[in-house]
Amino acid sequence: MNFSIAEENYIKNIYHLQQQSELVNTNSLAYELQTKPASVTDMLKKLQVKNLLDYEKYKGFRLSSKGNKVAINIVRRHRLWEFFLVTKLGFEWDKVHAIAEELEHVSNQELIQKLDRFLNHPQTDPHGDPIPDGNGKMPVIHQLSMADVVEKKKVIVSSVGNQSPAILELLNHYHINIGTEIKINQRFSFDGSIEIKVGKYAACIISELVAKNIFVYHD
Amino acid sequence: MNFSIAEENYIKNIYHLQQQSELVNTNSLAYELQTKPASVTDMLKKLQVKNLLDYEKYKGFRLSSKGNKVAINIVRRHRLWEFFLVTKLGFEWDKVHAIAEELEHVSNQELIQKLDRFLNHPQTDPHGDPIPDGNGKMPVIHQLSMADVVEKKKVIVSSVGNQSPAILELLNHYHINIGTEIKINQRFSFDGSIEIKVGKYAACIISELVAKNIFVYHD
DNA sequence: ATATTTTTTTAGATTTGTCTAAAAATTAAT
DNA sequence: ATTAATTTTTAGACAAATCTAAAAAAATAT
Repeated sequence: MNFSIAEENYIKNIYHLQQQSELVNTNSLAYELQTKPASVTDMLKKLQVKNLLDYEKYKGFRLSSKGNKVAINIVRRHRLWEFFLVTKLGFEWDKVHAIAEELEHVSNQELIQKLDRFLNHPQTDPHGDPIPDGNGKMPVIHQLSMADVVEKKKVIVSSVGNQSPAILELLNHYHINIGTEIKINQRFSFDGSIEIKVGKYAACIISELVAKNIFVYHD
Repeated sequence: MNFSIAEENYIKNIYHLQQQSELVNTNSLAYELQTKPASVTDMLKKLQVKNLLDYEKYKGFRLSSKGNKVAINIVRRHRLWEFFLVTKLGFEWDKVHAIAEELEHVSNQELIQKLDRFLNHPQTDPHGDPIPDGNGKMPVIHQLSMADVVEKKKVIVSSVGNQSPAILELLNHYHINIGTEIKINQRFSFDGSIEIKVGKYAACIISELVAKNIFVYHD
């Protein structure tokens, strides 16, 4: 079955909101889609008719299992394109989202299957998020962004989400490389910056932007 | 300036029809777009307001110079994606049109510029059609499909638009390779088949589909 | 040159996705 | 437990792109 771009955007955003809370409400979806609550209600009714949504008036809503499958497929396309844009076309990590947002709506099965093969079945997109496989199965990713690591954890750097000379210069300065062990001391909520300890060097602070670009493993 | 998918499809198809005749008429565009003449008239008015079209009621229409630039950009995107689909993703020559038709509407300048670089600035798409560069300049292509060669011409095979084992088997059978000289004897309009003479071998007939897949140079 | 046919355009309706303003239901507050 | 505030939905309108049916213009044929 085929869905309009508008429908796909609703489905995808409901999916993402569900990662944070079981039930989704009209206002937050409207905010996410940069539209008005009334428009959301209209679309919810259409999605419900197509059996993509479990929805009761005034009670909130969630994707049906069919809706979930559709959503995961969209997420798959989005993340594969992001991976392509960064690794093949040389885009910066942080510039690919908007473009992938358009490419994801080209919904030819064979295209995505062949793209996946061409990219060697990547497990995560350039932001470290897992890419579901053709059956909708999410790979279990041990890698996560340093911005998401809890305090006091020791981690090992696995990859960097941005290949720009600017960030590599910075990482050199901090003595951070692939394989480097880092301890997360403390996170400052004001600006999301983090105090870390790299090997034997004195503790130092990295900005949230840097933290987001460093991917790490931990046990 | 940005255009809707519908607008882009109209512009592109007007462009293609103009390659055959200076002025385009409502019915043929409607046929091309698989829509109704009344819908075409409606859209023509909109395109005229946006200065994309020279249009006089009942007199036919053509793209303005602005419209032409937009069209060439769409053609560029379409052909670059076709090239990508065949050479990188391994699609068959004849399966890529529909997919490129969708991808062409993702109109991010940087995306197309980087895709072009990634593909090494190809001069022609998998059908042998020239790919305009970033400034809208069409490369002069001496290569053309054998289906388009006039009768009695001698040509030299330059490439094959389809890498499938099936066509390669056929070409072997006909003793056709890259560099082979072929004389086009006669074209049969009933089915588009062509009688050709390959080197010293007896004249034989190839189907239109095969002819379309053989690209040749001639003086 | 007039009638016939074909092509093109207008008029008015429809579908999709959106909006504003107002009503209804739910939640929070006193 | 009412009242107040918030959230959600309805009602009605609008823009884009399409359609059908009918009118208008142009091309063709006698």
